[in-house]
Amino acid sequence: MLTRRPRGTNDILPDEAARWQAVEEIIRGVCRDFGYGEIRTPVFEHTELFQRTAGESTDVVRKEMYTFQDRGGRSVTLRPEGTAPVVRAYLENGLHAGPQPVKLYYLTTPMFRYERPQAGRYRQHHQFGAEVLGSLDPAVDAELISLPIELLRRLGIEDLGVRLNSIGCPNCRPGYVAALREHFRPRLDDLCADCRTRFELNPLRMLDCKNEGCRRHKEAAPRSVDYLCGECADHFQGLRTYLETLGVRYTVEPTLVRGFDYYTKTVFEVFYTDLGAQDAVCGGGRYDGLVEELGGKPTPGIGFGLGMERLLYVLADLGRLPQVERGITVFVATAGDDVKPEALRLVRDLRRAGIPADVDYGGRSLKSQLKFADRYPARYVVILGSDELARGSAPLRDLRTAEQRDVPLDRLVQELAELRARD
RNA sequence: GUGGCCGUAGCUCAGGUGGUUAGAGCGCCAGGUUGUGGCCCUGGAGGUCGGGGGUUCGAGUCCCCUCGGUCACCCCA
Repeated sequence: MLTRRPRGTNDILPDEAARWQAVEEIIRGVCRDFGYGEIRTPVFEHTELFQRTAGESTDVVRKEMYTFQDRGGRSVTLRPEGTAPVVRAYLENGLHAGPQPVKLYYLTTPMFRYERPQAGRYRQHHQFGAEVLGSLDPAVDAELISLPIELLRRLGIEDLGVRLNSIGCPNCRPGYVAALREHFRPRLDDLCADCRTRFELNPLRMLDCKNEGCRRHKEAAPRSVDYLCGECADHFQGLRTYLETLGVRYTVEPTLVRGFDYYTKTVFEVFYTDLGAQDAVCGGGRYDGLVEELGGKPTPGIGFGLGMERLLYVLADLGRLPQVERGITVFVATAGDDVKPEALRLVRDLRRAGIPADVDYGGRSLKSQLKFADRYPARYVVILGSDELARGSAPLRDLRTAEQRDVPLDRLVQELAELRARD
């Protein structure tokens, strides 16, 4: 137990962390090019924030939140999603008073959901997300959807699918929900127990039931896009036109509904079939009522979350993991303890010059040190012994070519800097 | 929260019908002449057989519980 990490969590070891960093750098580059600024919000928030925004009836709020009392008796919750905290910060910090729209992204803070782990699902996971607040322009929707597409393109992936739907707004959704109920009411006896519950609580959910018996009945079910009000229909049409303008390929998926109650109009997913049951790499949508729900002026918004673990999985599956070099450039091997001070100073000087360098700390034989340097892997080895100190020069060995020559001690740093620049 | 499969060294795995000191490969450490890696050879370290209980003269092997991994459902990144 002492040496076991909590269920659904992961250790990211150096080799893998390097790949994360490489992907994160590409993400930051895309965000910069799209004009999104980074925002970092707390790992935990007041519990009410998530209860109010995600919706009391959602699974996330009902059974998946890491909620606890702090020592002051307040109920706080480890963030299960990224949108609500960003909207909270937008209001709390007066970003609504500046130029609109405000374009933000987040990357570092993990998310927490108490669920049974499975492929691509963890209790602590990481999301890259972006949000745009303050514009209802469907071109914003198109830009936001094209952002992860551009990211994937830069990562060397062109062919992930995009599912798109519009689930309407408070004006038109009630009519659609009524139509759904009308459609399913006569068939209730045929449906699974879950769907009978959904019928009461949230009929939209009945659409993505995977139960074979229920699937039959949703074929003929009414589609939300056929019940949109004028504003929503125009918005959806505008979005589709802009997506085509930007060359984003997508399919309209009438059964696509998302898990948070705050979504309005646009919902979308970027998916990768080989991921298994959780095939959504990225999911998001518009939330035009959320800011008002938190006490702000009516302000439209849209955003997405992209699962980092899932993205890394896709990259690995496609053989597109970024190549990262690990290891030092120079290893200083020592023959005898009396040269250790000089070795330490040499390593210090190399590091100061920006040349990754290391030295033996195990008191090992020269042979072992060479072997160690080889595995590290180091490109060059400098061999220091009392002879070398006496004559003022030392062998510099290229482990790749096995070439070795003597270099004056006071020229080593410069020599290695030049070799490195040449690589 | 529900269900299927799984749980032996750091890693990948062997260990018929329960029976002496639990094995292999890889990895790790060391040695193979005097100060030189990658190949090869030799040796060494390393295992509460996930944990607990039970059956038995005796369990890694059988039974129960539990924890964990994995996949699926619910839902989601």
